[in-house]
Amino acid sequence: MAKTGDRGRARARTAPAPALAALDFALDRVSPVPLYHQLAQQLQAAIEHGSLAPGDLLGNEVDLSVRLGLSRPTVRQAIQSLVDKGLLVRRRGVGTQVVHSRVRRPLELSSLYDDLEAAGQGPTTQVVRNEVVPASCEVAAALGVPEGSEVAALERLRRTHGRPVALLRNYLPVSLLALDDARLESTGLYRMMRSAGITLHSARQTVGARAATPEEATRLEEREGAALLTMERTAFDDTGRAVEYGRHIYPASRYTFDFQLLIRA
Amino acid sequence: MAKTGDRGRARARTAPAPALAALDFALDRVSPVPLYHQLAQQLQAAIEHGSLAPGDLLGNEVDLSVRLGLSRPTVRQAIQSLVDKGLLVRRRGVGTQVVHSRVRRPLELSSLYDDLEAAGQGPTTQVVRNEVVPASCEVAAALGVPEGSEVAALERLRRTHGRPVALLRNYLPVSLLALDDARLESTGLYRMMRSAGITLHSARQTVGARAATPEEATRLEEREGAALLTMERTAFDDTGRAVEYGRHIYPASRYTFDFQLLIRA
DNA sequence: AAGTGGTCTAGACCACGTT
DNA sequence: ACGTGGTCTAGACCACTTC
Repeated sequence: MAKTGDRGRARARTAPAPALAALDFALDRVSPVPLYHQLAQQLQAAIEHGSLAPGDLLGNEVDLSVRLGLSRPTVRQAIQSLVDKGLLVRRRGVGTQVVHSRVRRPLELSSLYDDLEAAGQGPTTQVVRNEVVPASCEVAAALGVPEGSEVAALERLRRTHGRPVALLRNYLPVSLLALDDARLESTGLYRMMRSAGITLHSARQTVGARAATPEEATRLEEREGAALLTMERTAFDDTGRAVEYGRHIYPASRYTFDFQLLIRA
Repeated sequence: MAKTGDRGRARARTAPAPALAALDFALDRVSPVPLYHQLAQQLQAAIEHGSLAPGDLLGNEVDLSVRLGLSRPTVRQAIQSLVDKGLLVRRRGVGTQVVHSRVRRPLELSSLYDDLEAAGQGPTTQVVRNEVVPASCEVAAALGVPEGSEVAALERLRRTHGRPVALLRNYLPVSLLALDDARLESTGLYRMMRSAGITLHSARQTVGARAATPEEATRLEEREGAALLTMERTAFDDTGRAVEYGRHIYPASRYTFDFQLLIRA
């Protein structure tokens, strides 16, 4: 690269480049979507699209806010959200730059969506059991309800390419939502919860493995003693109430958990 | 509860109570730790200690900021950080309240700390292999380095109560940090990275299961064909560079992954 | 010394949920 | 109608990094 004279700002020797020259950001002040979110979305799009390459500097926040006609806190809020997502890095005295290796996927939820969402065309879900039962000791403890109180017990068999990939056993507080088989098989539990106004907030999971019992082997179309992945999970909504408890098994030959951890300082 | 006259603010019927009466918050404006962080810590302490019970309202942000002698954005920043942690819930028109079920643990990192930190008195770690080798195709792809370039190959056997609980096989870019066996066995990889100035930011994991091969069974002191948990992970630092790739196995009879997911809107 | 992000202030108006 | 959090502004000073 030729090192030509530069009337404006001197270019640092090591620094990648000024970057983010004049990408056009269209901010709609009438839109109900917040300005910081609009900006964040467009920055993210620029990163994913490649207009902003890994290592590129964003330019300082003050200039940015002036150029965009926004206040600095608003710009910071947008940038911060992308930093939280792992797309940008801030360094004092240096600037904000695009992360080097693109984050693989915003997969965030591990198998939670897999398990609850269903939906997709590939996998099919068959409701094997759907009834109201008194809560066992174990279920009651997980859901934080009195032992013996009524809970919905759900058992679903999920298949991909015609073969079983999961046996999902869920327990939910009754009166949380209506569980009809047809919707469960087509829509998925997760979407049913959302449309019932339930916002998932966190989940606690334990993943283990063991050999399949004869009965499990039969149902999952595996050999007896085949390796199974087991998962136990309690999900909580945004008020901290347990809304789902599940004990699931997966044939290890056809299923792995795949997820991304975000380390927070 | 007697319903007596109330000159001040009327008390809502369902609402728990005004709450957060006059907990003393000691803010040190000289301290290098930010005010919003000091406030967040003290709020969290009050929640964990029980001074703020689940469901308690915090009182509106404006009043709070006045009482604390802080600006509202600062107070909001503190509250927001606890909302992100799942300790508080905000509701428009209602207020901010303590989440109902206490979040179990801030475990956030699943087995990452387990695997990398070692440290603790219970588990011991034995370095079985520690050498520099040319990167295989698989390792090169995971770490984003050229195939055949030098990487550190590490193999450690971890025991609790004298029995193996994990066989950890790691690959790291050479020149990232010095890996001497003694420190690895006492300090743990994770702390060594931190003290080398490496800040972990995210990790991508795949967890599966399978039967142990004869050799694996021997090393993990298990029967041949016993169920194993397998985990493959690539960890990235805050600049997005891969800093660790691991292929680990765990005897399922003595190990489970246990972690908490935070769902982000 | 200069430039960057990190923190903080003191207001403002709006959207939403409750009453 | 009212009170709540949600958003936004236009500044200020500080701490850290690099030159």
